[in-house]
Amino acid sequence: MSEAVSRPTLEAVAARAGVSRATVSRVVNGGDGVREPLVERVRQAVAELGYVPNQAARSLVTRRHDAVAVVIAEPETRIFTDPFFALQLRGISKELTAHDNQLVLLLTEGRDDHARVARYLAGGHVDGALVFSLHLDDPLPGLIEGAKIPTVFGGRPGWSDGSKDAVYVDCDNRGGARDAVRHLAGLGRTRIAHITGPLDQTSAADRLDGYRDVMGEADPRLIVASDFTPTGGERAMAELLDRCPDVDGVFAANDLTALGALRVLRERGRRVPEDVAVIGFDDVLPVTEQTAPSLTTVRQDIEEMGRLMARLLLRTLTGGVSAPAPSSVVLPTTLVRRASA
Amino acid sequence: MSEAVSRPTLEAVAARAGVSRATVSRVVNGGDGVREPLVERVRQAVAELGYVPNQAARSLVTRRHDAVAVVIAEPETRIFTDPFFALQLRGISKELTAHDNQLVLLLTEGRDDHARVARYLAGGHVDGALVFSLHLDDPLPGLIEGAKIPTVFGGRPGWSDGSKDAVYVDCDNRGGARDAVRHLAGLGRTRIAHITGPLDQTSAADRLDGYRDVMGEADPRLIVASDFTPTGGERAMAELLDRCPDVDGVFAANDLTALGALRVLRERGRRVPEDVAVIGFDDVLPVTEQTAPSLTTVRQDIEEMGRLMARLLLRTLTGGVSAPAPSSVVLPTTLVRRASA
DNA sequence: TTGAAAGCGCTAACAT
DNA sequence: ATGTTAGCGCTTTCAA
Repeated sequence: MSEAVSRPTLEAVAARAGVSRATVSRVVNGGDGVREPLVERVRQAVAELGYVPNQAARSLVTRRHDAVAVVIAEPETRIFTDPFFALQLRGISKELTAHDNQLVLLLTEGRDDHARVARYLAGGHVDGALVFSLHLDDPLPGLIEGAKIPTVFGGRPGWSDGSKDAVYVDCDNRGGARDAVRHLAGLGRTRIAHITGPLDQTSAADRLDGYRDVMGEADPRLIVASDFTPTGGERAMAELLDRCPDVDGVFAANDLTALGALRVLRERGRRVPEDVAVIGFDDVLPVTEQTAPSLTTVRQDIEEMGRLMARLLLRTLTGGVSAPAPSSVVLPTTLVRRASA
Repeated sequence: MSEAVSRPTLEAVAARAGVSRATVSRVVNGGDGVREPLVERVRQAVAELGYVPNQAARSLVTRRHDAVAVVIAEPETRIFTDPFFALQLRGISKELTAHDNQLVLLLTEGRDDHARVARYLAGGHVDGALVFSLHLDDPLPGLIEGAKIPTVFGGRPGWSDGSKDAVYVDCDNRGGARDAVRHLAGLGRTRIAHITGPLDQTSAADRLDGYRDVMGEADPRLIVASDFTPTGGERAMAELLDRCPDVDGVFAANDLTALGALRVLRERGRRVPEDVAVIGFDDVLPVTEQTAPSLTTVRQDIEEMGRLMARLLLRTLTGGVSAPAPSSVVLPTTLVRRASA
């Protein structure tokens, strides 16, 4: 069963078409510089034999793999609840396949996996890497640095040193947060709270900064730390209501957090948005459109970010040394008004 | 930047350690049959040079890739809403990495992608394939058949012919459905409805069969077709209430469908479970534990199924022709009682 | 425009 | 136990 009958080689095709291996190779790789009748004959032979190039042999000489690794370093359950990753993956997948590149998925569940990932990246299996969800203390960037493989990060990496030259794609977390808080303020809310994401990720830290930009040195009790999950959002909202019963606006660090917050508000008998206006971040439709009330949120184009990451990486891959390293991209966000604020 | 300084070869390591390439190869691949002092010297040289084997060269001769393709053929948005896929991916990823295999993710968005996937599988990039979410009329099985690559399916494939020898992992959809409906009946419900999944998938069809096993030739208006999504569940539930206002039990084809159904029931002022008892399928925790009321459901161990698929595939890969092809596995389900039924 | 030939870096017989 | 050697299937100079 696993002993696939040995597939035809270039040699076989050449024999069949009555030409040399080199000619077949040329035809298979685009056919430039080969005269039409020969091209036809070779194509014919390829079809008849069902020839498919052996990628290993090709890579051995070209040193290209037409494959890109996607590293998702999210040990916790978030990958499995937050449509965020799936959406970004889709964007990446679309862009890669449009350029005939394959997507090798590397899920890491903890420290143990880091060495494996590093080895893999260094092993020359892939031409580049797309890396996600780094936390401040993450050892992965160092390991990737060591692998000397072109890399684009999803979200601004947090480590302070040498991040100058790291290429990343992110949305304007801080600006989006400011818009959200300003919107709440524009609604006449004065006790505006923020439920943060995990602050060891820049996206969460930046959103907190944006909140502070607008709120200044507001009552620190209005800031509650959380973790981007619905359950975390519930916990934080409950704590918030206990601490500051007069809260009238909540900017949640992401939609999932807002989802949890809404649940607790309902349980506690607060009307949304009448008593408390709530606003999220991301705009993952399955969530924002289906909460009750529907969720006002800061939209970022997640799938587009994925596509962009892939595009940036592919550009550096095809560009080679000559091409200038592309610079990072920060996409704008837009406020999407729905019912909750 | 992309011009990585050419990495050291076996040759270089051999020179440095003062041994032959063969010896280095032996050490790198486990070191059997090489005397300790030499092993040490080689290890040393490997470390000093930062040698990492070139996988392409290795594959070229071993004809192994230590990589497995995961094909997810779900054109619609379901992948991005249903934790199901993410969970199964996690199970697969864990098992694969435990055996030093890589996961190549192939997402297909439509017919156009099928040819690409087929070419990839036939191209000898991977040792085997794990394939999901086939629909009855899906051309993929045929293409995969053509690729002559060991394959394990996620969920019983639907095409009638030749599926004898297809290896798959599934849960006991029909039995689980029976349990669900019996449970509702045991609660004294007599007007028990079923909101189906997309009936061109065997999982959905089997659950409907299970429903019929218990209900016999019940009022056909109690069966409403849907599509495994929350929105679909809403639509179906609304239709159901219009058709059969006296419905007092609902078996939804999956948790997401149940989620939508619960929402509509609440909107229409029906109490759950007092007026209408609701039961789902899957038990994806982020959903079932967070609905109001929490969702009674039929549990299948999704992550375990993923792991099992990978294990089965790896077994046929390492077994070679000699080993008997493993047979399909159908896992039992268990009813998880929560508040909704 | 086509062909001949030299590797890419590795493993696996086969010798020693 | 270690070394020698012959490829794996392909691309790519180089010559014709």
